Amino acid sequence: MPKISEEKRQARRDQILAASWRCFSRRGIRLTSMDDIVRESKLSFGAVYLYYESKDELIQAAILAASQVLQSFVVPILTREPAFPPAIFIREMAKGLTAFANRDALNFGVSFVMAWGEAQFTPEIKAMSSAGQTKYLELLTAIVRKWQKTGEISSKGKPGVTAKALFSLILGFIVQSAILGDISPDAYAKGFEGLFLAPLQPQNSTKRKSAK
Amino acid sequence: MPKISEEKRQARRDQILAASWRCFSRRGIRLTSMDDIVRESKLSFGAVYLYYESKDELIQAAILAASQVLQSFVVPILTREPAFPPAIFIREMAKGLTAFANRDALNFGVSFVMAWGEAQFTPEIKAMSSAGQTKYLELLTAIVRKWQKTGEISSKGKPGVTAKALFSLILGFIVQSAILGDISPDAYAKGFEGLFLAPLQPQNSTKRKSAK
Amino acid sequence: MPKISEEKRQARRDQILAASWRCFSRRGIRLTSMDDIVRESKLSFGAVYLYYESKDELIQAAILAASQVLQSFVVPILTREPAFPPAIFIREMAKGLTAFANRDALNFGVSFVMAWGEAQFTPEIKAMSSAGQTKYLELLTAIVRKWQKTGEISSKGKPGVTAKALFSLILGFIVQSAILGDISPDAYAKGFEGLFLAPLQPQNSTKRKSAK
Amino acid sequence: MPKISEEKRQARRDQILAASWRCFSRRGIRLTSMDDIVRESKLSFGAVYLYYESKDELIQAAILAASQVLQSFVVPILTREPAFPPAIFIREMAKGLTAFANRDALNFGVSFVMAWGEAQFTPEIKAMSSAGQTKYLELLTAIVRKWQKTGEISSKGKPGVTAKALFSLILGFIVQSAILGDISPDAYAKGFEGLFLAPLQPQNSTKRKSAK
DNA sequence: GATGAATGAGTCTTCATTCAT
DNA sequence: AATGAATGAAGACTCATTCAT
Repeated sequence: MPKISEEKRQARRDQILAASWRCFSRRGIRLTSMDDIVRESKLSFGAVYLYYESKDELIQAAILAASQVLQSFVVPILTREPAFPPAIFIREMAKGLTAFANRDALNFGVSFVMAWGEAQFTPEIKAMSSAGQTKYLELLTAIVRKWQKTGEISSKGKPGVTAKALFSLILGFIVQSAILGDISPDAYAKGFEGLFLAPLQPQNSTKRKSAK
Repeated sequence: MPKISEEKRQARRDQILAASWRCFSRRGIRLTSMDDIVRESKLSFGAVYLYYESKDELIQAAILAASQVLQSFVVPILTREPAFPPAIFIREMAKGLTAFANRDALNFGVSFVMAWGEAQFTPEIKAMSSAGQTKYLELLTAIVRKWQKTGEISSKGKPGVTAKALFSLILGFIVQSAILGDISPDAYAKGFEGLFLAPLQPQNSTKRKSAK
Repeated sequence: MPKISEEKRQARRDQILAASWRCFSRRGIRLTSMDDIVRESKLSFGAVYLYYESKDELIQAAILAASQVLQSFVVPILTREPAFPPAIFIREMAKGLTAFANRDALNFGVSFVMAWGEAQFTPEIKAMSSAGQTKYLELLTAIVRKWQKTGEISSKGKPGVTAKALFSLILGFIVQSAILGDISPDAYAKGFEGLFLAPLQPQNSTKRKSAK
Repeated sequence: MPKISEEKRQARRDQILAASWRCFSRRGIRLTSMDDIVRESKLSFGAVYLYYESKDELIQAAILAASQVLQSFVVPILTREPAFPPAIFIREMAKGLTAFANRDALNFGVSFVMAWGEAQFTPEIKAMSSAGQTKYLELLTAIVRKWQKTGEISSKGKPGVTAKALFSLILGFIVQSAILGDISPDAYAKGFEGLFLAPLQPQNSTKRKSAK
């Protein structure tokens, strides 16, 4: 019964997905041809189509796989008990994202931007992205609650709303890494503190300009 | 052959670019064909190629044009004197971005993500994006300096570094708008306020202050 | 305004259709590739697809065109006033079909069988074929009526029913031509008379065998 | 490796052929893939290729098998002693063909029309079809001779030539059934009777008789 | 300047056939 | 004998670009 074993089957799928990401990170999703993927995977056209029905399905699977790998990098940080203090959290997340982005010696930072781009015009990917973001937002909301409880941040804001600002700090790191590149997790955490550390003086007016 | 007047020439270019964006926002850049653009612009193939040598050049021009429109929405907010207070600034930027994204009844949130995507694999666009981000970071750095001076934020952080966190709040707003959509400038500004680190009161947490 | 003239447009369509039939008659419809048709028509892929959206559409158009040419060969015979006498009619139809089948030095006899084959699995072609057959059956019914009126055939049968037998003589000629080939219009008409000429003796029983 | 028994071998071949016809009648010969046949036969690729070297060989075998089944339906009618009277013969043949065509709930006509189509471009099938038709023509010629002897039809025609007209009635029934469908053996036989030429009574038509 | 018909390399996908197990 | 995963040539179709008019 030469029906291939489930592990082997999965290995093939992974092989194809890995090849796909190598191609995608080289030339982008839409500019990668199936021919590229076939060559890169060292398989044949037929074999690739045996595992994925179409290029679109393959793209979806590749994005899904990447988002799962991302989770493995990032969820432990998001669910740590006790929660990291704010600045440390930012730094750890930035580190986690950087580690994810550089795995396999590829430029995976690109993968976020590519996935968002695909999401715009592929409902399935949009749904996947939305679901992912919603989930991360929930985890962030939980963290905000904890910080409010411990008094690490002001307890004034609604957690769900504050979480969006926090989420932005993560998304913004991704974008800046992808486009500018020159950003280190440590410096980024410092930047966070610089912006959100409570000022020492009362800041009622804007008339303090003359001081310079 | 009477050479066409310069205004007319520019009008044609604008007409093509506007048509391009209408197409891009419908089906994405790579899935839009020159045929789509020609039809949408009510011109002919010949005409479009008279003004833009290739699809790639057209894409670049379209992204450049969009980034210039973006500037007109956003630079006034960034250069206002006196600078907006932090939360107001966030709100105004969010409003400005939303206004930009919805102009011409299009879905322009897409345009950011698409431009970033193109930037990954088109050096010219990458350069353009980098330059743009760098410029915005400079303006944000100036704002951070002012806030530090007025005491609206802590004066501890290096302005250039702090600006990156601030920039993230803007970029993150864009991404969340593009993917999730449900985010209002006002709520977002509130979220920003909720993230401020509590002033150092007696707490069971780490002694983060004295070390500096 | 280089928009191509309507005649030229039609000429191109005809050029493609003619090339298609040359290919079809060589290797059959399904075994003919678009590549074959493109080469045979001395056009390019793009040009062919400019005039016909898909291979299926082209096949339909080709069959429709062939059936229209067939009509031009056959309808005059079917509508002649006064109607041909039966045997002459059969001979003339056989001649007409033969002329149609051999036009352009091709083997067009095949086209009937190919069209019937396609009709089985392409609803549009099935509809076309059905409509065509129904129309011919109506013309044949009219002829049967005339023959009954003039007393050339027995007036016992219902015209619509008798027409089906008459139609079979035409269809059968087509099939035998296509498969066996050795059949001349004149001989075929004789065969018709041999079968349908009223016998001279009363044919009540089957006991007449001993006569030999 | 115990060589499989001859009966089992034949059973396998039949199983494959039956599956093939089920597929052919669903989507046509050329549009049926080996995959379809393998799945339908509940065997494997290897097994099918063990019994038939190629798709072409399988098609030929399938058509040959069908023509043998056809014979079993139709030869008894053609060789009956004493021969059926003409109209009865037509009716019985129509019935026999209908029974053949509907066996195993397959589509009428499909197999005839498909076989004729294949015959055009596959010499082996063409030879097979020709031989089959020739053989049927011979049987029909024998019948014509008997009818002439019994006076059931005019004895004027050459039997071999008259047989072609008779054959047409059978072929025409097949084509009309395949395309139009609405034709019953009984009605068809009536139609046949309706076509008999009236005995020569005083008429205004041409003096067809004396010339011979 | 402007047009849009034409080009053809390149894309995705299928499927008859093979062969290691 | 039997299996079915794998192969890759060949198929239908697209689309950026050109050029005769």
